[in-house]
Amino acid sequence: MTASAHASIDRPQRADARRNRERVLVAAEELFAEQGLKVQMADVAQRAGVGVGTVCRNFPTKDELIGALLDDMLTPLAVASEAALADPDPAAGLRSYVEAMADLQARSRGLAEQMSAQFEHDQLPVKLTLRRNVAAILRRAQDAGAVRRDIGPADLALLFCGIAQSAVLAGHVGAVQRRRYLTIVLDGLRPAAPTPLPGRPLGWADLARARAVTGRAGSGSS
Amino acid sequence: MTASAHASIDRPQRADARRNRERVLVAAEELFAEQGLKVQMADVAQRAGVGVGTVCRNFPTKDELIGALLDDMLTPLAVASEAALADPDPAAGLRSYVEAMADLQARSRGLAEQMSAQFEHDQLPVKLTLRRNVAAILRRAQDAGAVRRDIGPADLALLFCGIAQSAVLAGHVGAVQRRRYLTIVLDGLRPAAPTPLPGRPLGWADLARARAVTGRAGSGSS
DNA sequence: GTATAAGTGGAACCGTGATTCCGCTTCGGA
DNA sequence: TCCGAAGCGGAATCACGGTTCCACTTATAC
Repeated sequence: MTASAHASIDRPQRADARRNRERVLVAAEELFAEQGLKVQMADVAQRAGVGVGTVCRNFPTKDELIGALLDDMLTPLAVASEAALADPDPAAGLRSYVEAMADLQARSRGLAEQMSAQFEHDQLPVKLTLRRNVAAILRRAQDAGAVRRDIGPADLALLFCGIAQSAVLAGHVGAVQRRRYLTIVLDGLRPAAPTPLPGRPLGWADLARARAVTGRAGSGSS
Repeated sequence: MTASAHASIDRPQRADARRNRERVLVAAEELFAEQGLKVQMADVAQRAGVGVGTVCRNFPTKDELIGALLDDMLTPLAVASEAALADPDPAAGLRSYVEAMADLQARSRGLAEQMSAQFEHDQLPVKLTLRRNVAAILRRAQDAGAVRRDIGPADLALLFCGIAQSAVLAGHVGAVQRRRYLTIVLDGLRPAAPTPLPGRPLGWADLARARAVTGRAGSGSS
């Protein structure tokens, strides 16, 4: 999806090359799922049965490789978000989206880590779609009175990042814990909540601004 | 607490050396607070006005340096936890502890990052104290009917790690966001909550076991 | 079957940052 | 005041991973 996938159009890429690229992606996705963001280019190459050179030719940068994986893995989530949006019951829609996300993360440690760090591959088209859909899902749930009003889409995202992190830390039992914590947070988001929130609802723009000030912090990656 | 603090007893450490050690600690604490875990040994040395050698002689490893800082910074939190435990109102005690933690994190980016990654300096005595006290604070709140029963102390810890991570990601506005999310989660923890939680309450032992299986994941550090 | 350009493997290279080492400086006791 | 040991600075070293390069192999067009 990173554009290079269709290089075949201008330069009819050799058949074996295409096969190798595919192998690399598969290997990377597996390793990424089982070992997380820390996989090394060399490991990917080995698992794919090719040389490092081949990996790097296809994905000149580890970051690009991860971007490609991400794009692949998030596509089903985007689909789930459309479905959630179409759900006649807004509250159920929200819940179903959130659960789809949790399941996806449970299936790949790398994805969970990446989502707990968020914002690294911010420009990916899938992410834009997701952002837009999540905002709509949230607004709909709020209009239906299922979610407190003083919450913005970026709040939701940050909370989910937090949960992802919790689950990663839980290691082994991450999958169950993720669901536990998701439930707790969703409960805390109901409009019946007793305590008014400090601060204001956080939108994407606010978040972008806030992060621009601070010199990126957080988590690993380059 | 890394033992070297009292080296003076067996080897009456020279006065200037003691002074330097102190300077290093101060410099490190400042940088750590403003820039987070990523500070470099060389920067610490520079800010302290000493050579890298001096830093490394006192703290043979970056990890040890961080451990020492952590120990320093968590001590007030341990005090707060005692106070919380002594609060006649268990619910207020819980809330006050949690707020003390949030304030501390707000004051130091490094501390927040470290607490969002948790479990790296698990053997520090302060941490043991904290763990014990938090468990007691939680139990007391549960007995008073202020917190749902299907929550264990490790659940609480993981949730707080998650919130710490969210706040770190929020950069600039982290401090407010932390309080927002803390409120949401605490709301979600009230016993009135509508949804039963999947899984079981997580105790420290469970968590330790779960993490032992997985080959440590997560976040930066060596 | 051959020529040739595309593709390959993996050793060498590079940047980053922690840690070590050692010749020189300074403290502090006599 | 002087001496030896403690401490110092900071250049050199090391470890680790990503990225580059190039002599060699192989698919494909003719």
